[in-house]
Amino acid sequence: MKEIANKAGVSVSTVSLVLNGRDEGRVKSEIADNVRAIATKLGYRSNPLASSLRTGKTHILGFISEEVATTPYAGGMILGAQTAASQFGYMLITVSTDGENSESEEIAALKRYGTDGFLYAKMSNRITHAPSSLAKTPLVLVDATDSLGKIPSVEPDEFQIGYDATTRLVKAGCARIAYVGCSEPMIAQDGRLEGYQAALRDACLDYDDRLVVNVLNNGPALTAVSDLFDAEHPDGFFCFNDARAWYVYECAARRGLTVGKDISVIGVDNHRVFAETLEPMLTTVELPHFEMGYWAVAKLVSIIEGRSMDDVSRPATTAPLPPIDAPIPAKIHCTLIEKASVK
Amino acid sequence: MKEIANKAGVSVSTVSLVLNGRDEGRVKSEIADNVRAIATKLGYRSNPLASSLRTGKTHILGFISEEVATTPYAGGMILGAQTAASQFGYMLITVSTDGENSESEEIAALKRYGTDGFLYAKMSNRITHAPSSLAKTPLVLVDATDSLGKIPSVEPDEFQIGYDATTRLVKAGCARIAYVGCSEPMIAQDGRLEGYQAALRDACLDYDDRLVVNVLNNGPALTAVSDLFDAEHPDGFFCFNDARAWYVYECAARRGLTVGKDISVIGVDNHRVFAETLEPMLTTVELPHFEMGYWAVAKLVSIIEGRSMDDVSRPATTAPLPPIDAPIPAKIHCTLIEKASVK
DNA sequence: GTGAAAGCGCTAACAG
DNA sequence: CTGTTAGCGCTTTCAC
Repeated sequence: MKEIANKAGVSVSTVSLVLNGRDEGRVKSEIADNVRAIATKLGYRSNPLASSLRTGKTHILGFISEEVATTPYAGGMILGAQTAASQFGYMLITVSTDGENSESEEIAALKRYGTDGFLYAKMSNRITHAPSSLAKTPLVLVDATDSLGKIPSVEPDEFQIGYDATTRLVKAGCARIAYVGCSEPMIAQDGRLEGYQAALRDACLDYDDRLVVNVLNNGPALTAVSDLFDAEHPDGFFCFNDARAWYVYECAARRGLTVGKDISVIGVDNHRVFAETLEPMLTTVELPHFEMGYWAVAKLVSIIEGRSMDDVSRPATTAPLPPIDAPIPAKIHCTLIEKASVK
Repeated sequence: MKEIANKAGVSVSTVSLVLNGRDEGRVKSEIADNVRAIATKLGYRSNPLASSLRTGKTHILGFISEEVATTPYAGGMILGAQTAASQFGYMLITVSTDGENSESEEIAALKRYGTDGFLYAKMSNRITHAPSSLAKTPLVLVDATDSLGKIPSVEPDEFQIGYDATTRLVKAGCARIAYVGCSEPMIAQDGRLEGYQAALRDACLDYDDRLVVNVLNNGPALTAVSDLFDAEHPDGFFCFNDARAWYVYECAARRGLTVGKDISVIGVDNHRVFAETLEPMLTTVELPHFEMGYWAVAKLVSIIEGRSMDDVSRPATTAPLPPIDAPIPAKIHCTLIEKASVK
């Protein structure tokens, strides 16, 4: 910077002003242009550390997630977050906290590096109590719902997922549509079940709770789905996730039924691997992980910089996205991507 | 720091010396102790940015991976890397580069933040040509093999994986052991096939290439495995990964065969989701992702700081780990974890 | 043994 | 409109 000040015959302060775009009406435009030209010629890159030291702003965002280690699709969220971050001139530091203990440590470490704000992400939408150490910093929850409803969050529209998936099965000609849900209490579970019921209602089909089975995994899950097959003979299955869809596949295979012909299956893709392996047999609903990550960062940046971000170009997506300065907590809708015909 | 210098009645330089452990024979021990006491009482935390500005060392490591977004188990590696990083007093910045284009940009961004060194990770061991922009910085490859054999790397022992898995099937009483491999050229594929062959040889079983089928995925993979079933009637399967094991499951289910009774299946766990869903039916070999991440960082730190790290405590692991200053490229072995009996 | 002073690269008052 | 100056918090010679 000193070097370019020399070459341009101005002082470093002028260079600083120009390079930070704060030269409007302060520096003669021709000299500003000259400075910029020399800067690019010299391949000047600002030293973010030095400016951080002075300004207190690091342009570093902390992305905290408990479960990066265990879920495959956290990656999409991170990628979206990273895309937005680099677009807005920020750097993303991702920390996966294994248990409760390491979490506060990691947060402390990040804070010492002067993180401007935090993303706090969950692997599936649930009521979340953000760590108190994050209370005083800009914070956005991702795929999580604040227990107090005060912290901005970006979440999928679970009701819509259930509604869209069920409607899709109806349109495929299914009359006895089962819901293979999750037996753990989750926002997603409730929302999707409601969506399922609403879709049935709108299709003038009766809701029958014998067609709903909530399972966990492994043997018991397989048994439960197996029983459902034998007792109710459903012709369509809306599955909480692709792992649960697998149980349906397994049961169908054992009975000589072909998915896509004898029965229809649609599942929410949580694992990618299943969806890829079963493709093109399984129709999946994809959660907008990338978009959630992207919008969470966009929102966070808007909070940090105290400005609306209408001028920012948006990521390519089929999801209906709200304006970035939508009321808090902001929600985004979910994309329904059809990977293959179901019947 | 100024504050604690005041309270202790010494100058900031003294405080700096003490807090950096560089007081040996320079600062009177009682005054040093006093400084340390005051520092902890005040809850002093050094400002890493400020010291970086002076020293040029940021204690930031860049973890570059193309595929964090698509693989579930990258998380284990990242977690291991993060664990080691925080243990050694470093911060890890993970960037997932989507395509080639963003990679150099992300690297440039990291470098501007003064990254001390880089980890370059792949999702599966393959010959890798590290980006030239990384040539001048400390660099360690993770789950990848340098095309020139010059860059240190941490890799699983693929031969051992094939050998151990096959031996396990032999011990379970299998006589016709199939290998369901990968039709893409990969280091892992070759190594595992050799291990498979060596294990058969040691068990006095003939190698028969009709029992080897290399597949990709989806329908063609399922068909190939199906043909293998009908033509060769294997009683044991060593699968390249758990996704490929699924094809065996599907074929078995269609034929009324029960895994763990009629046939034995062992697969390398690449996806976690499958392993969890099929548990306790599938016996899996787990790749030492955590350990790879951990050791890669340990190695990188030893390069950066120019010292051997024998004194560092090691992570709990069942894998035989080499000393951290082992000849380059360092290799680590793989853990064979038995999740359930196979027969 | 300890302190004073310079400076890492940059920004922001405040003069001019 | 532009330059001078004074730091951000820390490390590191170099005197004392």
